[in-house]
Order: sequence, then C-alpha cells, then structure tokens
Amino acid sequence: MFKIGEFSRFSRVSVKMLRHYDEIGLLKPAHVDAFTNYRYYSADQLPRLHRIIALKDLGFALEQIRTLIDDELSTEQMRGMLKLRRSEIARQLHEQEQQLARVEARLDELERTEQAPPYDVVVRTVPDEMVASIRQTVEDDGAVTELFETLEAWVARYDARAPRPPLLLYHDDEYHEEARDLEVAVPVRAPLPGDDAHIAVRELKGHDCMACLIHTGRYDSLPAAFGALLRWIDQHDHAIVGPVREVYLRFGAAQQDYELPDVYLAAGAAEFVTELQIPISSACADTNRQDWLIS
Amino acid sequence: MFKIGEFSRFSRVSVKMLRHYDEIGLLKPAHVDAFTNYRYYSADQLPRLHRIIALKDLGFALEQIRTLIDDELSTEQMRGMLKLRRSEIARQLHEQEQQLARVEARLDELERTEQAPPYDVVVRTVPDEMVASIRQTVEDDGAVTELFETLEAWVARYDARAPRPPLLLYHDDEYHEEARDLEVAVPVRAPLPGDDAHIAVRELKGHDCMACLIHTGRYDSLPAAFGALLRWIDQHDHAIVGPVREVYLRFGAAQQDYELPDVYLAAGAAEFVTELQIPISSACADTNRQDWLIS
DNA sequence: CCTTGACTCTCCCATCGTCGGAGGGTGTAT
DNA sequence: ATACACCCTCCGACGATGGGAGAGTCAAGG
Repeated sequence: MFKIGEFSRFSRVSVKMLRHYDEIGLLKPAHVDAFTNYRYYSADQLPRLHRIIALKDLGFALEQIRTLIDDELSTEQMRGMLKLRRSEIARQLHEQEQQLARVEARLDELERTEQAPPYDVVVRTVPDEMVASIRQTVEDDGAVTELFETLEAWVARYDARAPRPPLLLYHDDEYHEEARDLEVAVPVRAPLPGDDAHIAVRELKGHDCMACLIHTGRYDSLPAAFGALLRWIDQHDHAIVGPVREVYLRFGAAQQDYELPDVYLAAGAAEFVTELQIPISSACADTNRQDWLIS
Repeated sequence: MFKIGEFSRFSRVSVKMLRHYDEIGLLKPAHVDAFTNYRYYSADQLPRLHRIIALKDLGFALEQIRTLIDDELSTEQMRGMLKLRRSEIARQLHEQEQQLARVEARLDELERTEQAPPYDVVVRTVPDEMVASIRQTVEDDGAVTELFETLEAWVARYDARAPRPPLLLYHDDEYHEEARDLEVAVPVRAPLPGDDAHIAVRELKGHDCMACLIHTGRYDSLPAAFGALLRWIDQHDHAIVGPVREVYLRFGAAQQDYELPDVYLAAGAAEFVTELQIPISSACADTNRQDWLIS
C-alpha cells in the first residue's frame, strides 16, 4: 500500500488528479483509513490507472472513461479505439486547414475593405415567387449542398422547375455556432400538390425594398460582401425587416441558364455569381432606388 | 446602427459572445443607450470584429487579442501569424502522434501485465559513488538528453570520467505535468574541484537495500517496468525511502563499455538497457537478497 | 392608449480538466 | 516534545461558451 504521494510519483498522475478520480468514482483507493481519511493505493491499481490515462489520451472525457472501463474492455478493443482516434486526428487536421483557409479569406476581406469597396448596392423590388423549399436547422455547410440536390431532384420529378435561380434564406434571429436555421428554396412553375415530409411548396413573399449586391467569386469571401451591404444599410439608416437571402445566379462547373435581367449578365463569366438580398424598411423610396424586376 | 441581435446575425458571432467581448473590452458597441443599456453596433465595427475572429481562429486567447489588436497590426503581420499558426499546427500534429505512440506503449504494457510479468526484481546494495550532477526542474524530456551531453562534455574536459553508467534521479515528491525535479548524474573518478554554475560534484549516497530491475527496450515502456517494480515492493511490504534512480547501462548507437557485473552482461545486446532502482527500507534483509556490488 | 410578442438587459450558474491555497489533522524522526 | 513532511477537505480559479431566470424595452396591431 502506498500513500497518495508515492502513488502519484510512480503513476505519473498528480495528487490532485488522484483525489479527483476518487471523487468521481474513476479510481477509488484500495483502502481508505476510516479515521484519518488517508487514501492508500495498491500497486495492483496501476493497470487500471494506466488504462484510464490511455483512454484520456485518446480523447475521452473522464465521465465516458468510467463507463468504458467498467465494461472490462480488452486491449484489442482499445487498439480499435486507437485507430479511431488516429482518423479523428486526421479529421481535425483537415478541419484546422479549413479554418486557416477561412482566416485567409478574412484577411483578403480586410484588405479589400481597406481599399475602395468594389461592391455596388442597389435597391430593387423583388416579386413573390412560387418555390419548393426545405427549412431546417443545419450544422454543416456541406449539408446545404445536399439539401439543394434533394430539392432539385424532387422538383425535377414533377418537371416543375421554373427557370430562375435557387436561393437560401437565413432565418436565425441571432447567430449560433452549431446549428443554423436555414431554408433552401428553388423556384417552381406551378403550385405543386405533392408535399414531401420536409419539402414545402409555398409562395415566397417578395418585398418592395430589397437592398441587393452582386458578389462574384468563391463563398469564402461572402462575409466581406455582407459586410459591405451592411455598411450601406447602416449609412443610409435603413432597418432590416426580414431574413437575408442568398441567390445563386451562377455556380459550379455546369453553367446555368436562368432567365435574368441584363444587369446580371454584365457580371461576366465568373464561376460563382451570388446576389445577396436584405429586405429593408420602405421608408427609403427616395434614395437611389432602381426597380428591376426579375423577368 | 444595429441592435445586438442583428449584429450577431451578420457578424456570425453569438449575442452571448458580443456581450462578453464588450465586457472584457475587446469590442465595445459604437453606442450604448444610457437609459436602457441597449447595445448598438455600427457596420464600421465589422472589420475589427473580423480581425478578432481571425486572431481567435489563429489560436490566440481573447486577452492577447485585445493587446494585439490595439497595436493596429497590419494584414501583412496577420499573414505572418497565419504562417506561424500553420507550423504550430504541424507541431501539434507531431505531438499528438507522439502521444498516440505513448498510448500504444501503454497498451503493450497492459498486455504484458496480463501475461506473466517478465521482470525479475532483485535487492542489492548500491555503494556510494562520486558523480558530477545537475539538478533542475525540467519540462521537456528532450532537455534531459541535453543535460547529459552538457555533463559528459564538462567531465571530459577534466578527463575525469569513471567507467560506470550515467543515471537519473527523480526528486519530485509527487508528480506534476509540467515540470519535474530531476537530477542527471555521471560518475567521475576524483572529487573535481571545478564547480560550474549548475554542475555540482558530490558523493551520491548509496543504499543498503535497493530494489532493482533490468529493463531492456525503448523508454516508452519504462512505466510498465516501474509498475512491475512497484508491485513487487507492494507485495513484499517494503517502504520507499528515497528517490528513484534510472541507470542507463546501455543506450544509443555507440555501445558503451562500462564496468559492470556479469549479471548485466546477460542482458544481451539490446540497444537500450536500463536499470531501475528504488531504495527501500532495510527491514527486508530476509527476502531474496543478493549482494552484488558494482565492481 | 393598451396589449402582445419579440427583443434586450443583468446576474448567476455550468461546463471540463487541472491547479493553487487556506486551514487543520496525522505520522514519524529527531 | 517538537518539528517537519505529509495528508485531509473545502473553496476558488482558469477560458470560451452557453443556459436560464427575472425584469425592462421596443414596435406593431387592435
């Protein structure tokens, strides 16, 4: 039997942690003196403790470890978890790379902001539009692409696609890291009767005063575009009165052929052309308003 | 001006965090209503916020960001930090790989423990020995190697090296993650007068009853060997009465030629041969004691 | 003008693993 | 007997984030 200090020295776990593990029931001392409450550990407890540390290093929370370890898991199983952990680390690496890419985009954005802002903001009227849409809370950006594909496939089955670009609505009141309340929508020709589990066909209300901005280029720098649009709205003292829309005028390798007003065609042949739309209060009819209707 | 909810939506920072950033002085709202305490943000604050997020994604703490950002650092400087961050991530990846290697070693150890323990524990008397040593708190294992090299070089200058193996003493009372109180020591022939800043020449006290165990193989699995030694001590009801020693009988590519008793030579030609020694209470003279003196 | 509902405020608490410290009791060696 | 090393429990802190209670505020519709 060893007192906690000795046991700490040889197990390479601090005294504080040994007490903590005792407290949460992860590793009870082999014996606790009833009078002094001194903890006494036996050398036979080392394997269990080493198992705990191994699992901890594999990224498990102490709470999980407690349940895992009581299941008497074999070293074979633990080797399996080791493999899992390796792939998990690879995934994290990938994610960090993406994060750095986002940082770069942010830097691009900052530089662009320091120069002359290359965005032109216009105010238009956007008409009502019949769309098929899915609204749901989404965690991963990749899921959005999937939703669009689902939607297009579903609409294609009814041969009801209207030749106008798909769009995305941001319904969140405020931003949250994990889940965002999004609505993906594609225009349809007729009020389709069919209504799948999550797919709704509805008339998407237009708006008299929509502050709009065309962004060309990859989506990494969309926040910059939103920033410019927001600055315009701020400077002109408008109020935002509805969810933001992203309209995908052109995207991906296969060039779309939507019916668009001429002004859009001027955007050139960039691979990605996106319009950002924010409905603003109507008290603005006096500003540089331009009434272009989507044909 | 935007209320906090709107600003959150467009900045992609949660309301909670905006309030937090206000509180810690990282991003104060452009205006706070004196009566209602409502926070109002201006679109001009977006660049600063994006800078903050970029730095956060680069791994800085909010506290650091505050000082960084007030220094008006350019995007060029931030790109430099991006590079730094990349290498930092590479380093972390390497570290995680090492950690996984340690986990594997632990699993090896567990399997070995489940089988018959291949360690023979003997009790010997270890005599006093004159050594040159450095004792200091060390954070990185790599630093230990450096210390040994420093020490050997210093002793070599006096041509005072005694042909016995170097050793490491663990002085910590209890284990701590970050810093360990270690003493590296190499045997010397004479009481050297010279005494460098941190190098001490002293007689390392021996001990009548030293529980010893020979470990062959890489240092990854040293904890397993310590475990075996500890179990032996526990089973035989000994008390530990001094710091643990690791004696490096053979190590590295260049084979050493220390004067050792025959029993050590039986360990074969393994690349790494290490003896672990723990001084125990003398009340054990009746057990399987074997008095081998190092020649 | 009043109600309603959406929005905001402040304040407190929780997470997770680890450490530090205060204040007091225990064990062993001089 | 006294000193010193060790141990105990209890409380708080870290840092980024979120949850929730309870109260106040704003804007739109009746």
